[in-house]
Amino acid sequence: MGTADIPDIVVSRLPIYLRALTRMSQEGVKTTSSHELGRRLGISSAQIRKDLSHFGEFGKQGTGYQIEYLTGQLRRILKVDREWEVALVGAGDLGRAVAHYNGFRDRGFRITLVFDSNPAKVGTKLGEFEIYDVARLDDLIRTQGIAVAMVAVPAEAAQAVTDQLVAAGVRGILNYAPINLAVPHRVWVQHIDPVVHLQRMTYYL
Amino acid sequence: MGTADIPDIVVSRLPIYLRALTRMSQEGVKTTSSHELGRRLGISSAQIRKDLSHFGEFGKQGTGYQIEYLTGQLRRILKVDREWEVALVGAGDLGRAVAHYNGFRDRGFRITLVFDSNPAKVGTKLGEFEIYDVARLDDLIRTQGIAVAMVAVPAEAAQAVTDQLVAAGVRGILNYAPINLAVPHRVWVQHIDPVVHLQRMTYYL
DNA sequence: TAGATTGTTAATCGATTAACAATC
DNA sequence: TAGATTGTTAATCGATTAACAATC
Repeated sequence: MGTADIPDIVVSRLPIYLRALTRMSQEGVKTTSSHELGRRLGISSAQIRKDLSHFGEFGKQGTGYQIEYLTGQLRRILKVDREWEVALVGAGDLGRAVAHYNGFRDRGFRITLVFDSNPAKVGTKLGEFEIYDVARLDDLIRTQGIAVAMVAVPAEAAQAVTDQLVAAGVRGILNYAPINLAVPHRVWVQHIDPVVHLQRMTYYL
Repeated sequence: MGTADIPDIVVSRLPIYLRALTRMSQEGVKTTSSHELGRRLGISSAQIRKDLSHFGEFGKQGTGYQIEYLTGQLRRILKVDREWEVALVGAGDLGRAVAHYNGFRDRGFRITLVFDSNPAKVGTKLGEFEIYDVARLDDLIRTQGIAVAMVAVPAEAAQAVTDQLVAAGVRGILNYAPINLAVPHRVWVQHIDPVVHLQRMTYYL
């Protein structure tokens, strides 16, 4: 029980559990156990039970977990039982791919604003989205009360964009630029850098 | 000292160090210390020194680390002091963005093969790359001795593609599909799933 | 009922940090 | 030299795992 003081490493595993459970649900499975889930994920069953126990009791002895119920609880805990509006800064190749990706919507996130600094792109459409000038970033994000943003600009521009986002009130930033962003304590940053993952693998090859 | 038995969590931080040091080098800085690097990364200086000490002695008391020397050593340790040829499976929006991304080349990776299953795409060009039919995956990857691949296909196809890659001898897979891949022990998989990172942030918002 | 599986406790294991002698 | 910083040891801290009573 309790919502405060949960180790971040526990929180970081919940979306993985949610993803696997959603998949199992799509496969038509109704019930699972910590053993089965652990086997799928390469995680011990004890760890899964321990992680979940921080938030409540979601299973039944003898039978395990109702997948639909558990996914509902995980969505609530992770606050993705609602839809978060997300701003995307950068409409280059990567920004385009991100904007076209359908996988955000059904997992709690919807892109509602796209920005770019290139005057040739401003005013054009990126799929269903109009591309706005970054000069309007503060105004639009503030007005629409957007809390989450994705940064898909070149490394050189990433820190400046981040500063603008933070000033506009954004509290969570997903950064695709290969650079460590400096942000105030109240803001959360997560990095997506495929090369970091590749380099981590080549060490073992 | 020693190359075996290094905790994976230590290995996973080396690419982060390398990225930060490369950045500092670009900024014209020649020398740094565990304190300065730690401040940039939000990591304690003790941890950086401890991590590096698994692999050797790279600094000097009183003055710290020569950035050029340390980056060279990290590249060697991570085996990115060479260029790895990488196969890309999936030439959709995401695959296109990945193929166009310039950030792989100077960090140790070069895409040399692109595959797709869509007959309308096979034979066309994706930037400088010809798109091959996945039916030729085994032959081409085996012939060219490629060890690393990126999977950028829909979730439904990801496991089948992975099985083919593994059969063809690939030993490291960077997976962009939102699904947990099953692979033999000798194969390394890393996941890129932006939604997992977003969900990890919304927990705190 | 018998078998299975949970949630939780205590033990183990491993990672991080503080401190400092060595030394540039 | 005096100040700074390393590499390393020992202490602390935290995470994982094994085990089991409870119970479906």
